Amino acid sequence: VTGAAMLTIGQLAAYVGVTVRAVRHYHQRGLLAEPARDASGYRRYGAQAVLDLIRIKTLAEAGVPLARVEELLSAPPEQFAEAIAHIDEALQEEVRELERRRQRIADLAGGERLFLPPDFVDFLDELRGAGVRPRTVQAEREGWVLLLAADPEQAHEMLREKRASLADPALQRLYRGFDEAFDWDPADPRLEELADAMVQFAAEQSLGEAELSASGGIDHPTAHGLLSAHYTEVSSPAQERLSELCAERLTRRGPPQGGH
Amino acid sequence: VTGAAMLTIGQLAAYVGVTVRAVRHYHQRGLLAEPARDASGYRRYGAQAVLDLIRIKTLAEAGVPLARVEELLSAPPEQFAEAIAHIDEALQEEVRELERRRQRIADLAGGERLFLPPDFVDFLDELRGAGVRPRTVQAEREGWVLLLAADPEQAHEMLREKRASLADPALQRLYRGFDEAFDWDPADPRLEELADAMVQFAAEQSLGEAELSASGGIDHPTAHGLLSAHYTEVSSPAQERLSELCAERLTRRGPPQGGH
DNA sequence: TTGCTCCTCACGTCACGTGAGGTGGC
DNA sequence: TTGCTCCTCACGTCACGTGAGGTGGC
Repeated sequence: VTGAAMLTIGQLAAYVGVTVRAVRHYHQRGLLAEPARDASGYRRYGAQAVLDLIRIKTLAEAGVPLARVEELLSAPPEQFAEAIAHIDEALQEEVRELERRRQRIADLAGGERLFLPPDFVDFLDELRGAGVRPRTVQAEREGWVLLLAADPEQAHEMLREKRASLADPALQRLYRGFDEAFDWDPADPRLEELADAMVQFAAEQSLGEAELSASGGIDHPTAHGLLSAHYTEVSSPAQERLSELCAERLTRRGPPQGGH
Repeated sequence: VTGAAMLTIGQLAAYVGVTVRAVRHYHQRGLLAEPARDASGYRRYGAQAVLDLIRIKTLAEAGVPLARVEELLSAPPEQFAEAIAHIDEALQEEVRELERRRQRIADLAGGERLFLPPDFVDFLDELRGAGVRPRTVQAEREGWVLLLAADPEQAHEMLREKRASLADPALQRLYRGFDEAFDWDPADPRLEELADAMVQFAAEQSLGEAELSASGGIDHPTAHGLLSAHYTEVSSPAQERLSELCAERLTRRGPPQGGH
């Protein structure tokens, strides 16, 4: 209670580790009692203010809104303890959320800057390993990102199927063919051969038009449309022509047989 | 590029997992390109918008300010990767900080609602074990909180010394005496005996007045003043009187001898 | 006397949230 | 026709940050 024991607002703030403005803010909000003033009109604080401010700071830093801090300061010990338990749960969840975000931004940096779970990355690596060039792998990657955003579960299921199919060298050849077609002239006769091979492969696998196209087999209509639009955007004229040729053959052959 | 493939702002937002308002905000900030409008003036989005928005959302959720997100979106891959590394470090530090805060709010809930490291809690438990009542233990606890706020290192050092001294049954008796004196009359003759015992103990330990008082041996002048003020506030009239009696005896005996 | 702290308004910040008032789509 | 989404302002929110203009302490 002696003068020497009384802190100015700056000393109090430094002592506890908050800003002077924050202390004034807590006064304004009614969180911290306004102390007595000295002859100069300066606020002078005692030990209790230090203890009170530590409580406020600790709760506020834990992410508790000041309105809630105010309630808690005058809450009975039982409710206080219960609230602390909830706050701790929220902090734990926040830690888990931060770890998830770390994973996502790491994925952003890796490769083509789009996030994908490990098994999707494996599939893209396998495509690359099969001789498909980066541009086409990138188009595939973005396609999977779209699918994942639309329907994560279905995307995972489709990925499993596609990875299994890719073990077939025939599909690897088709992927390479599509990749190489990027640079061809739309009138290149090899497009006809490639279209034949693709339609035949689809028939062997009992796939319809939808399954053959880049966005094949997707239930989610929005994702289907977006995928088509995306592939149309990134395709070359020859690849566009290839899609037309496939569509022609499938139409001539009649609608898909439906068999799974 | 077909109409079916074009998302409205609500579909886009739901697809990626942000609010409609957030998307509009990103347009306003220039982070996300304004798409073409349909006949009704509605924004219509394609696949690229989905990919762009995912990037923005991922960075923003990682705590990157939108101004920085804007820079990063057009940064070369090298700088982008470097920035990602920094962002990840920040996220890691945030996780560590959250764990520290969890510890602090847990301390808030435990016991008398003031945070203390484990060894301080042990000391208070020892006091309690020596027969000191909760009110006095609470005063001690708050004293240590003040010391920790002022000078954590010195507080730890002083704690080690005090814990060692407390092994002496004589000091335990003095603590109990101080505790019991709370309820006495300021004129109670036992106060004289207690003061004698305290001064004698101090002499045996070669302690001066400062060391004998509640805030003994503190280099930090602010902490010293605050501690004195705090103990004065929580002391009873009899305990106040006890302090006076000790001070008298020490003055009569002359200033402290200085011996460590 | 200089530099630092204190005082009280009061507007600024950041990333949106939230109506206000109106129109188009199914 | 009803309910839902879309549109554009434009003010509100949260916890302070940041001057603006002035005075006291060392």
